[in-house]
Amino acid sequence: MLSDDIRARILLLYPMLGELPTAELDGLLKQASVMHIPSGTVLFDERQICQGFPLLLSGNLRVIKSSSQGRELQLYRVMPGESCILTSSCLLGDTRYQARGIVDEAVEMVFLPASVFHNMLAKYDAFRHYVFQLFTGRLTDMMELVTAVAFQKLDQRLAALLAAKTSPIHTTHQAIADELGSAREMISRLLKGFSEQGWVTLGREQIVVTNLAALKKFAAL
Amino acid sequence: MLSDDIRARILLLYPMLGELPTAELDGLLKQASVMHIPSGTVLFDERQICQGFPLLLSGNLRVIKSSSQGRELQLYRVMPGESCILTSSCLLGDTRYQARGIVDEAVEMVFLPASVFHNMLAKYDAFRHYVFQLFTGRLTDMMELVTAVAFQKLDQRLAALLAAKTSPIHTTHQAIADELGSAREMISRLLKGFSEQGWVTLGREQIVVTNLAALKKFAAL
DNA sequence: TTTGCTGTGTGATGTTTGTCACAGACTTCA
DNA sequence: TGAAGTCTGTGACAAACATCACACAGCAAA
Repeated sequence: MLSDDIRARILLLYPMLGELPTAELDGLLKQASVMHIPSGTVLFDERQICQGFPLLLSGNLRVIKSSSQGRELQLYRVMPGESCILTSSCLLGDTRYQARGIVDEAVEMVFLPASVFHNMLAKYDAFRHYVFQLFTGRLTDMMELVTAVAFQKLDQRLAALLAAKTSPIHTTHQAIADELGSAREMISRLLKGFSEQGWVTLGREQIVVTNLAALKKFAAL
Repeated sequence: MLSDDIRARILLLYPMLGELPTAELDGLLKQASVMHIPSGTVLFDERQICQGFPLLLSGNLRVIKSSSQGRELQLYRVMPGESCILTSSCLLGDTRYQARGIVDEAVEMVFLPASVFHNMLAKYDAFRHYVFQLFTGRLTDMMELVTAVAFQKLDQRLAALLAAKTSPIHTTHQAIADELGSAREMISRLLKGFSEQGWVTLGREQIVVTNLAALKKFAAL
């Protein structure tokens, strides 16, 4: 059973659940429990079978593909209020995961069992709409990612990544390389170039964007 | 109004429509009309607004992204019995197209207006299920495409492409390059290599696969 | 047959990216 | 303070791919 506090937070992040009849929502939340998952945990992996539908309350997770040579590429990131579309995909298509989900910042989440998920999908327009929105959003993301990987140079992609994050970025060059599917040395070199242009200031595990406009302009070339 | 012949073909390709009440299906098909679209037509383009939901009866179309430098990359291909998921995405998310759809082999299709699409989605499990299946399938495709572009070498991707098509492949090197997001010369060179390995025999606008197993093995490395 | 178009073969060259090797800087913890 | 671990900088080199330039072959229309 979930506390009223948790219930309120769920409704805040997932407003479409508020459109369910109260009794239904109560029943639903009765079956669920909040899970706390530490950073670094592998939530799911390729070829695994999917168990249920997660509602993320805090933290976030990275969904990645990794190559046989040990490199990796981030497909997308799941934030609170979102849900892992890959999970929906597995549940709906009754297939297995095709990627790996790793907890980045420690996660609090509620897990809806697959049966509940299917039931809600059939019964509630609001929930169905939410899931469709998730799908369309991710599909768009993936299409942009494909074109970025296929057509853009690494420096542009890096600039776009830096421009998208909030400015004092605390991360390592290796983490950025993993996000972009590249190698650490490349990121170091390119960042040095950016800092020589005066676009960023570099420190250990820190990148301060000093010319956001220039970065964006460069990324959009 | 559609002929009985067309009606039969629609039901054959889209069996989930058979689960609608007959009256409903009649009403639906009354509003629709078969369109014939010649090869090469741009069915939709980036930033365009989406009008309705296509049911493909014959032919096929390529959905592509093109780069500012004039190169292009095929995201996926829509075959009869399928529908353009991008269209669904636009309809559901009320967004615009993010890619270009070009008729490859001349297309016969029936177009469901957006209102009908939404209505059916809310009312019929079978239709909803169909659309979800489309989404999950495409999402999987896109994820595979991303990883292929990011991690696989061009020769492997080419081998996979050749292995996936039925053997006397009638196409130009340029068309293959466009499908893989590469340059014509690269394809010519790699194909020459394959032919020296005895995996294919080359002719003008023709590639005959002579060692499918070897191609597949190479693609899976 | 000639002309022209399209498709293909091929070398030379440059850019981009990845890989390897190693040095130095900073942090943490004993 | 020292030692170990992590993060970053950097040069040298190789691989993959794109681009340019041009030759030539096959096909079709005039």
